[in-house]
Amino acid sequence: MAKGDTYQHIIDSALALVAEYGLEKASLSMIANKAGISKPAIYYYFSSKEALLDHLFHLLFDDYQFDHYFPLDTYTKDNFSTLLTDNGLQLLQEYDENPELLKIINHFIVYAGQKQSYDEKLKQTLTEFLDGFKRLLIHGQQLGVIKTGDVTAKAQLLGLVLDNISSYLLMGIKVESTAVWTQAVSYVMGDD
Amino acid sequence: MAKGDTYQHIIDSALALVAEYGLEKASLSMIANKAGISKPAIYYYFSSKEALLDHLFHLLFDDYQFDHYFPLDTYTKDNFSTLLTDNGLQLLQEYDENPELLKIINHFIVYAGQKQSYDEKLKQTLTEFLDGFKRLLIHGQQLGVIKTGDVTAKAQLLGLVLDNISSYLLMGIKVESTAVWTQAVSYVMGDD
Amino acid sequence: MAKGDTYQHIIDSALALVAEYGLEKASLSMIANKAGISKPAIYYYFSSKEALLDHLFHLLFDDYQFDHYFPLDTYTKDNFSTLLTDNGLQLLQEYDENPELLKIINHFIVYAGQKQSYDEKLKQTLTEFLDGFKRLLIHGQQLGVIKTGDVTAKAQLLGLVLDNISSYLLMGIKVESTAVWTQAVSYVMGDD
Amino acid sequence: MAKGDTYQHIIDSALALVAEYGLEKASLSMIANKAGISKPAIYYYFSSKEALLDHLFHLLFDDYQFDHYFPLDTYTKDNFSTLLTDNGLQLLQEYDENPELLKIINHFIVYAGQKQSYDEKLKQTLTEFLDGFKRLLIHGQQLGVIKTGDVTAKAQLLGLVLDNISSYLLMGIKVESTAVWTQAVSYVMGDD
DNA sequence: TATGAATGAGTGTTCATTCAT
DNA sequence: GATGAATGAACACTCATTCAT
Repeated sequence: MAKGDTYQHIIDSALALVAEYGLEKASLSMIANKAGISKPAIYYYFSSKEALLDHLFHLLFDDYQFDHYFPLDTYTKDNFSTLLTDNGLQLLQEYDENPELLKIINHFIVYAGQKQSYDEKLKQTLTEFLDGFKRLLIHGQQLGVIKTGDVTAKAQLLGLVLDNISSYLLMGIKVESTAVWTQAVSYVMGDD
Repeated sequence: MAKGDTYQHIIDSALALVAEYGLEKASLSMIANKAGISKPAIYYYFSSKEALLDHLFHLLFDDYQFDHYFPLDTYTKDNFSTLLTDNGLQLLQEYDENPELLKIINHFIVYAGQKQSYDEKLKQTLTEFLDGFKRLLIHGQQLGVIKTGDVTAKAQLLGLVLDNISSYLLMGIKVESTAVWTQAVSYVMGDD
Repeated sequence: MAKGDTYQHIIDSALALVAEYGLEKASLSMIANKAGISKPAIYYYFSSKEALLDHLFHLLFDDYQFDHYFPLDTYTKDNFSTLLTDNGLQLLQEYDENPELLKIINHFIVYAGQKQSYDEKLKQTLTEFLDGFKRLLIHGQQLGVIKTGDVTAKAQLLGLVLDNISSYLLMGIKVESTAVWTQAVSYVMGDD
Repeated sequence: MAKGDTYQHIIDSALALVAEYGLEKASLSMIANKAGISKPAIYYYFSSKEALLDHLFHLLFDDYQFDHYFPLDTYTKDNFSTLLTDNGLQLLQEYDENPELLKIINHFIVYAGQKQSYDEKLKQTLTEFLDGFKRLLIHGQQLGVIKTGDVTAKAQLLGLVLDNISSYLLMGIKVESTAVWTQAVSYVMGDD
């Protein structure tokens, strides 16, 4: 085992165990065990369990940005509809291929109800996603590819649908994700 | 404190604490404390903590039925659109007025990942909601008030949007719930 | 259920549960449950759990007397050997047919190590059994059917063997009880 | 307190307390207290109370073997009778000097009624003792020092007597152990 | 006679954390 | 860098016992 690997081992083990058991039930003993180290060793890298969880939290949420999935500058008059559909489907597929991630995020979302700093970051993240869709739709309007109408509501509808499709998939509830998302997109592209 | 109230006190305290701390962190000590009784007294009414949680679970989920919120037999050709909109808004308002409920439900949803019986009931409940919307839309088609199109996808879109609006409201994320839901309804009423 | 039955129900249930679970693990809840009554009802008949156990103890040990199994006055010159053998075998058979009894007695024997009053009574009971055999053998000597020798040792050998045969049978250890007892008897009848 | 002693302290304390209070009443709190450590410290060495008791069980029963007390290969034609007598008396003396041991064993015997693995080991141990005596007597027959007769019954008589002498001594019942054992030996050496 | 309701004390067990090494 | 050893606090749970009714 090369030097510095321990740190990554801890994080990997923690992620896996949090996904399976949740934030509180994933104990330091289990994490240390899975990482192949002793319990106090964790304290060398993280000052407390909370610090470790905080690290995981930022690991997951700092990267979760709208522009990463829907890069506004690639949208043109011609590809707008297709790109919006494809980007959304790709995001869904990403989660589909990595269900652990979604589980962990879900655990943090619930835990956010008890920890303000998580709550703020989470709200900010989700809000930015809704805002992202709004920016995108306004861009569409400027491109003349989206009719007038309540852009805010449309953007929120997109965000809410996309977000909840993954939740339902995570829970194992059969949802025709492609069809639903396609329809949602075709709706916001049309007029009302 | 009048006799016979203890049982209800336990349930009320449990609900409040589960909402605040989650299923596992809400300890029997806390519940007993809040109920103003001793810990073993809980065991007089519930054989275990799990039994108590089970009771809460059924208390919340047995009543959560589509027909309660969207009574299909009241929908006519003339009121369809308005009723669908109103019923949805009323459901949202109900949760808005009782945010604790939603928090608890969320905790159960997360816990469902670790307890199969919850998972099944939960999936069943949510699935029935999606199916309910589908039945409603088919009814609308028969009334001639809804154009042809992918009814399943439309129904799921409705379900996903409505469900996630409440989640976002719960988290304190500003969502124009009325506008979004109204648009979603107007969409499924139109053609594609 | 006729009046006064409750008392007997308690005792019967207690005996059965003590046999199965031991003195301490047989809880008042279990006993009340098995007896079909409420827990506090037991307190109407017995002032405490200890009082109930005391009652059981005396129920079992007050009756356990040597003369009951080996009635000295029935022993004659002619039947001495046969009677001694038969009486012993009958005692063994009695326990064989009622293994619960032996289990309970065993539990009390162990518990006696912690409760002096049991200890004394127990020692007295077992000692009396040994003394009984001694009296019997002296009687045999007077009848001229037993040769001289260390009567005390012979009597104790009889007592120890008979007692331990039942213990081994209780534990489920295969012992040729009839053969062993017969030999022990034939031994004490002979000379050394 | 020197390092590494804790483990032994736990075992010693556990043995002492089990001897005095029995397996179930000897609580981890008591044991920890007596050992001068905290309760969770026990869990560092034993995964559960049951694991600790299992350890004690094997500590006591794995060493209790017939050959240890009656080494068959040392028995010759000339010393047979004396050796058999002496070995038995030595075993008795060992227990006499260490009455705690016998108490603990007794507690395990009772507990065996509720734990199969103990029951099996216990039956096996006691059976092997009876078998040991049988092997020894057959050896005696081959040496020509023991007359014909029911060897099995004689062996069992020896085992039962020896075993029960210690029990009675443990209970504090006066038994002429030397005389009884000597007679038992002289009996099996003779013919019937 | 008997019970529903409740409790204090205690059980085995787990956890995050500490500290000397 | 990392660990063996240990702990205080908490947890779910059980028990004998009490008391008003």
